[in-house]
Amino acid sequence: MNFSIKDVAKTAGVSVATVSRVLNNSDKVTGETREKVLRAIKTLGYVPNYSAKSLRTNLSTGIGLVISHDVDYFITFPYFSEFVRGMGQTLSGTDYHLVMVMSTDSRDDISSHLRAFERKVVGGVVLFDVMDNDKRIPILKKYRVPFVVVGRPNLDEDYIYVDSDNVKGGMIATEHLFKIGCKRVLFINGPRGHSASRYRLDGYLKAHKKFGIQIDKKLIIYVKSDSDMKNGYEIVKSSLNRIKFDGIFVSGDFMATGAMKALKDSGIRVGKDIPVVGFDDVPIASMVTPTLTTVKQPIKDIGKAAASTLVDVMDGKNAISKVFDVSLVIRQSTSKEG
Amino acid sequence: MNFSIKDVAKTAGVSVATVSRVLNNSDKVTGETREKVLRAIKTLGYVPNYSAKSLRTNLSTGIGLVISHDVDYFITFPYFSEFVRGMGQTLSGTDYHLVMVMSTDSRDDISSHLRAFERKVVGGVVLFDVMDNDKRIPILKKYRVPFVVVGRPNLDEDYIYVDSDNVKGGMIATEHLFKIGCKRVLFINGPRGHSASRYRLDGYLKAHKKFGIQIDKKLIIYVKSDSDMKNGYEIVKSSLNRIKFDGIFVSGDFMATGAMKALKDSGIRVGKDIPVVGFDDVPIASMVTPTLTTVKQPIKDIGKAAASTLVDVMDGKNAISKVFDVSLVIRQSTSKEG
DNA sequence: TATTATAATGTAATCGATTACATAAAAATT
DNA sequence: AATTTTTATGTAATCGATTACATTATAATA
Repeated sequence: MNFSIKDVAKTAGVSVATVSRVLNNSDKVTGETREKVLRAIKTLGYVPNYSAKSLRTNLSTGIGLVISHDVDYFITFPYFSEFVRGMGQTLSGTDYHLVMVMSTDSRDDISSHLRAFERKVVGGVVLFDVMDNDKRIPILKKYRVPFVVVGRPNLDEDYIYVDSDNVKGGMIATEHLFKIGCKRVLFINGPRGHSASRYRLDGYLKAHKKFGIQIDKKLIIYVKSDSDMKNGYEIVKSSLNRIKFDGIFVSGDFMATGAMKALKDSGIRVGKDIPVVGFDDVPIASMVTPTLTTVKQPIKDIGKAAASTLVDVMDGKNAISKVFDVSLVIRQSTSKEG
Repeated sequence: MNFSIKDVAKTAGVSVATVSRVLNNSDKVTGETREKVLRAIKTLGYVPNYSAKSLRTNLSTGIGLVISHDVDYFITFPYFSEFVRGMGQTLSGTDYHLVMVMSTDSRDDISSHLRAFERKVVGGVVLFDVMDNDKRIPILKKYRVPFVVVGRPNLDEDYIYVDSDNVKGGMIATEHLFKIGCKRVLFINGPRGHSASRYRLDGYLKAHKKFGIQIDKKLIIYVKSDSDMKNGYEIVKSSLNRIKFDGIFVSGDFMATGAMKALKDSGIRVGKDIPVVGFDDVPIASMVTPTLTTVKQPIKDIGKAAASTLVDVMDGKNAISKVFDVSLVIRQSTSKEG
């Protein structure tokens, strides 16, 4: 049986308004009255009806993650799942819940975000697959949809974001390769237009300047579609007889795994002949042979921050953007003994 | 601006009831009237308020996936994300949405499922991390929560499920190892009490009977906690100097990856010395070296079926349980040339 | 044509919460 | 003690949809 606030009111011998006040921790309720109400709630096993609350307040406790049909395999990327896990840890025990909206739109289309918000299925959204100068950001602002961006794609705009220090990441990865003797580092970057790709490239270039090493643009390759293993494999395979390089920096561990396999399949020893550095530090990085040197991002923490920051925005608290530090985890793929 | 059904009614020059009838595809609306209403909806950009609908109908279009805090890393398992992806593909374009409820309860606790249902955050749930004789099933039935079970944990009970043919899976994996000359197959099974573990063991035993090979119970090992790479690694490491075996069947590709690494680290050649067969066929299976022979489950299809079956249950249609076929994908880890 | 049956549309109650406003009770001030 | 101020509680309107029931328009029949 499902009880309503009326049942609670009757059982406790008070009005529905008082019950509502207790539920929402209003300070204008006497200790004694509050006790009565809480007892009634417990006795009946009362659970507030979220739809009714949402209808009345015009608010929703759904935390939206919109996933476009054409890139739904994002869900299966370790980076993304770890991010979701972080969000979940923050939301656990709160009244908020994670809503995955599967849209039929393309990834740069805002309409599914807006529809979910207007339908009150979600009260705010996390924008995670952002591109440079993402058009969705100004639209979300215009329609007053609370949102948090994962990354910093739009430079001349004001919005709340969580991000990791991708410039530093690109820099320490490249520096490490230089330090162990590389002179020509192949950089397999994420898709062109992805803000993280741009920042990591900045770091890659900075490292060259710092070490006084000439930049060869032919060494910089953007993955066309997405950063999966197959793409990493194929880019290395096709680069091998096209250009000379003595180290590889790959913008993603998954892709790096593919890159390593391509080297191995070509009879090149990873680490000994050509060192490889990845990005992310997902679990697979420590399970491949040789284990992968990579830039560690605090992915779970970024997910946690995305959730808690969005909740702050939705609650009208003043939310602040955050940039998370990254660090290099050195393993066998950049070691001569590997 | 957010318009309501009243605004649509006014614009179209009809009553709210008529608008509602158009929205719900009632057949008692004249073509002409329907046109007027649809035009008004389009003009205003009207989007129905889900909370109001849910309040009135006492229904929810949330498809619930409850994830317990203590096993939230499930989210990051490729098997699970691919399952979610399948669900998403089915839900895409429908009015249903996937809700991940992060609970603070332990996995065998039903209360977060019930709470989410009573709060109307979800209209039904998918039960995916089931154990033998799962107590949650009768409770969900008792409280009339629409649900679908992934697996078949309770044998003497009636409920809707989707599952893959784990008996066959265990059988073809073991048979394959026998066929290539193994006599003593180490079976690293999932956790004791997991229904999938039980079915796969059945298959493993059946294969022994079929080939007339004696069963040595010491070869059957249940992973204690969860099927991650580290556990696979450690079980093989500790088994090596404890018991003699000439092949390994691992109930999960992730764990199999760990098992392979343990062999390699002990100077044993995977395939050549000891062949390894996994389960699931997740992407990593074809990227490890050597590539992994494994039992392929149609995980995405199972996710799709879980979603569409649950929607059927929620819609009151007669839903039917499904068992999906599995097949063996032969790769290098069971080849002498690997 | 008048009457009845049928189909289309409208009116108003309802779902369960919140909250502005009204009222009652208690505390503070004169 | 009378009056004012403050605090606690109650009453009733409201959010946006659905739907039982009432009403009107149309078609079918006598």
